[in-house]
Amino acid sequence: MVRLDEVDLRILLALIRDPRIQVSELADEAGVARNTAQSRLRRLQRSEVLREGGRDIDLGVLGYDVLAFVTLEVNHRELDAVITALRQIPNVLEIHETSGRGDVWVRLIATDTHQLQSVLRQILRIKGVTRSETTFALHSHLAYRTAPLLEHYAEHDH
Amino acid sequence: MVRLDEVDLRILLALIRDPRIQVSELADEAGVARNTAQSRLRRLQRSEVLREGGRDIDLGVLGYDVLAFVTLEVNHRELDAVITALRQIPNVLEIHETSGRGDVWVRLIATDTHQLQSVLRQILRIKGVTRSETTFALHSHLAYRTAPLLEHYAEHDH
DNA sequence: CATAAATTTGACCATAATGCTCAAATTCTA
DNA sequence: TAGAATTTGAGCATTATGGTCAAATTTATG
Repeated sequence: MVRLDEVDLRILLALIRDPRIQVSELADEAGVARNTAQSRLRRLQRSEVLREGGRDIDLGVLGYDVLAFVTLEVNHRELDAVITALRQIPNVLEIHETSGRGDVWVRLIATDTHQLQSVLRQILRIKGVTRSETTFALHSHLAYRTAPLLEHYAEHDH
Repeated sequence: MVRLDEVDLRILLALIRDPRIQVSELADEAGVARNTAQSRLRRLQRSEVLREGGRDIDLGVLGYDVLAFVTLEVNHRELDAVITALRQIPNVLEIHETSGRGDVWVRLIATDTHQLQSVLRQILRIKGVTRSETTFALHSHLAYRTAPLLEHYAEHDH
């Protein structure tokens, strides 16, 4: 498992904001010398915290091993408030309103099941949430990817 | 809606592979002059096909408006074959094995419900898939994000 | 089909960024 | 506290960038 210090984090956050940011700007952001930023960046890329393609950061490498999909049943009148509350939780990575019964689908991540339980309790305390169902993602067989669709787009849709 | 030609696609695919690729390399990949690659990149960034600077692609902007989550019930013995078959489908963006009954969770994207139906039929034809349940994502309230978790990581876990 | 509009190209240039080395200073670890 | 690892600043050669421009090419439109 990879551990990050303040400098790594600042570099990662800057890269998320703008993946094409210059190394010299990274150095400024992180408050270190350009040389340092450059070697940190190299190390992050080698350590595979920074994934090749697909989505930005590999959170598994950082110790966030538990991934869960949570479906919430929500009182329609309070939907906006529920969404707002969910967004405040850093462990909530994604929120969609889904068909069915005005349900809400949430992607949750946690370091372990204990932390997950804690987050789930937090969610259930939100006013307007009437029920929840949690599904654990045991193993990822395909990480988010868009390349094949784009290649397909090239050959067909046009 | 944004339309892409061959050059745009090659640039996007190269950026997905390596978001920090140089403009001159992009030009080579796409087989155009550096000047052209540079202006195409600018245009892609302006058009917001490229989200937040370069890493992620906004498929909605390209006309992929239908997002669905599909849960499959799978014959355990044929799980590997099912996964392999699913991966062949470009519209399948993500696959996770989930708890429950050895189920498989799939993120699907399509241009319209008609195309979605076609993909769903394709999935149901896969040997080993015994049942499926589709949930439509009507509206995204929070697109995949990791920054808040990283910031939280900075303040706590260390 | 002809013309206007848009895009691409290659060339050029000044500036900035990069990758590299190195020795000294600093911080971390055992 | 000694040794290891990291950071720093400086310098240097090479490459990338962003910009302009006129000519060539492609695309759109009447």
